Amino acid sequence: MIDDLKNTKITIYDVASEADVSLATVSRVLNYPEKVKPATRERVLEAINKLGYRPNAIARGLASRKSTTVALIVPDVSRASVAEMINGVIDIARKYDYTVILKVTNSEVEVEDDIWQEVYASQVDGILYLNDELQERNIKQIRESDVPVVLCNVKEEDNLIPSVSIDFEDAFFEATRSFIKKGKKDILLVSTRSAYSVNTLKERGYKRAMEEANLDSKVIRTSGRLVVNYPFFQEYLRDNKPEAAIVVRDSIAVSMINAASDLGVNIPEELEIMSFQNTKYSRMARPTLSSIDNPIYDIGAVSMRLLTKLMNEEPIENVNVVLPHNIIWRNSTK
Amino acid sequence: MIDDLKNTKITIYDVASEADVSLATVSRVLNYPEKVKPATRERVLEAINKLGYRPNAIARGLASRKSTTVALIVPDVSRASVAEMINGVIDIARKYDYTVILKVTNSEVEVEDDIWQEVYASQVDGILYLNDELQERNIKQIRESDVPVVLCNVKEEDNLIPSVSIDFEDAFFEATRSFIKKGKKDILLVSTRSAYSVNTLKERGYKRAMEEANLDSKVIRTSGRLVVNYPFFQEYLRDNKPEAAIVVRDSIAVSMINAASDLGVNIPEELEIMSFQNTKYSRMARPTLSSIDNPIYDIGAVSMRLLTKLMNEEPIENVNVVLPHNIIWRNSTK
DNA sequence: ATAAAAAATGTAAACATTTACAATAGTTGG
DNA sequence: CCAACTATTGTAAATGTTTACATTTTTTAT
Repeated sequence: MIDDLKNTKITIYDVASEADVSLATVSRVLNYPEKVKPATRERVLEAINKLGYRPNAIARGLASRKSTTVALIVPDVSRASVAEMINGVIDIARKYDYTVILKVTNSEVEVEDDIWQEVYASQVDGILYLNDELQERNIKQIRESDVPVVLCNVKEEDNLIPSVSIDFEDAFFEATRSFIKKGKKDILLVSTRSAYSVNTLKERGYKRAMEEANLDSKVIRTSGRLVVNYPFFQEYLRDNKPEAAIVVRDSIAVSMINAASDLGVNIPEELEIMSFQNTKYSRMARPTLSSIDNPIYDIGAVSMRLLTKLMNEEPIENVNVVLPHNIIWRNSTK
Repeated sequence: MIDDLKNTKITIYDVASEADVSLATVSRVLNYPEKVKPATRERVLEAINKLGYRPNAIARGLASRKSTTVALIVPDVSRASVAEMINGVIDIARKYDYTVILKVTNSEVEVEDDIWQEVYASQVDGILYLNDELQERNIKQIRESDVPVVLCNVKEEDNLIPSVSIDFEDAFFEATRSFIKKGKKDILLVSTRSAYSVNTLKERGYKRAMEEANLDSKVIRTSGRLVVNYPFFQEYLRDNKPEAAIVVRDSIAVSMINAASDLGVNIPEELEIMSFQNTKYSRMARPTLSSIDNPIYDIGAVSMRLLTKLMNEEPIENVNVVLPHNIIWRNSTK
């Protein structure tokens, strides 16, 4: 049924007079069908169908003071993990009839401030916020507003804001330990230069495992950008021969694999690499990448579901959801 | 400035009385500042600032019958080319103060019909539609509605609907010819199973070049899914030894490279591969992928710009924009 | 100084719904 | 058959803007 879309200036009044009821009754049929007599309801439904009426979402929003719209704020859509999460969010939003507004910060602070302003002005009912780099000011702001917010794939230490993620620290602790158990001693953590709060957690897990085994931690930092990190790895691996590396993001791990291979370093014989995120990249790389699976689609889906509960003020057991992770072994490890 | 976001129930009336003017004047300051006396304007602006007033976008939309919102309909966010295009769309939308609603069809026809309905009901001012598979019914529907639509990265043959894309046929014609010039004879086109209208154009370009050189066309078809196309290539390449292949999408080309390498087929010595799209994948693959560069970010950006013109009913020279493409030579070709 | 024109501001009617409250119709129990 | 409910429907106010039109103020030209 894709007819009657054209010039659809049909209002609730038209339906009302067609069905010979008042506009309130039409509204009720739409919002509280159980409150109207079945016979009348039928008549109204027929009229709606006949005229191809679709309630104007904007007027509806104004009158009900609800927009059934949520904003999804992300740093960059083209990051594979972000894209996959968006899919999860949108699928669930659709199920609960929410419209999703997409906002991209490009990781620029001023843009981000503007975006928060815009989002509040646009009367969204809730906000999903995905950003590795959670700052004090953001947290403060979120807590002060009365629009519910869910943090996706991030955790803020004090658990003051609802969030959905895995236990990053634990994941990296485990991954590190699995290398230690195999007898590796020279284990590298490859992280990012900017102080993403999530990467701090990952580092903490890594360090805890290393200390527990009385080994020296060694953290190197590079950029997420291919043109920067590939030459960085080329240089690093010329001078250093780590036995194993754990990398905070798939795309960075792919660069490391490629730099190593291009230098003739054998993976996994000479260097084992464990990545984090388990996006498509990890299966496309050669050798295929062992990776800590971060269930990013689920994180998006669960976040959106949690947000619907918050928006409806349903009681919630725990607003800080921790999803399970697990390690996928592929060919970049022995 | 991220103060005063909390409980922001401040309306235009509050600003009006604070500045001691009527609400109409406040509205004018916001929409036609040149129409109000500088002194008054200053006073109103101060009041706005002092109270942290942000016009309610929904009320504004209802009164003005414009939502300054556009819908972006895509098949799947996690496809690298789609994600990159979204970035382009959003950047320009932001510049022109449009809000972007994101809708994902998952390539399911019923979902898509629903989405069109929802989009019209939500009173968007314009629609960006990205879908390889453009169908008759879609075209009809779009033409019948009075909401402007721009097709991104697709072309519909009759040029009845505004669109932004490269010249697919020409791109594939050129790519094929470049192989022919190098003396290749056994040149394969790797396309998809489903009849995407865009792939039809690509095939047409390929065939034209082959016919022109009196060579036999050979088109094979597989799926876009890694789990399907990888084994497909494994089997195909065991039995067939093409000299060169042109592939309609990067991710599929990566699978082909991987299957070939895993079988010990040397690239580019025994098999040269040319891909299409030039996403991140093509630089991450080993060997790096030669690829026809499809300026997908620009396509998103230009599409959004074109849509703003259509929404403002500005005169437009040509509503079917063709962007330049070019071939990036990397290591999967000699 | 004054009439006419232009600029600035105000008043009130849209915009298309939801929803509190009022009114009416229908049902039940005595 | 009537009182007292309950179920159904209608009336009208409210939502927060924009904007056509009316009114007032200022400027310009005589």
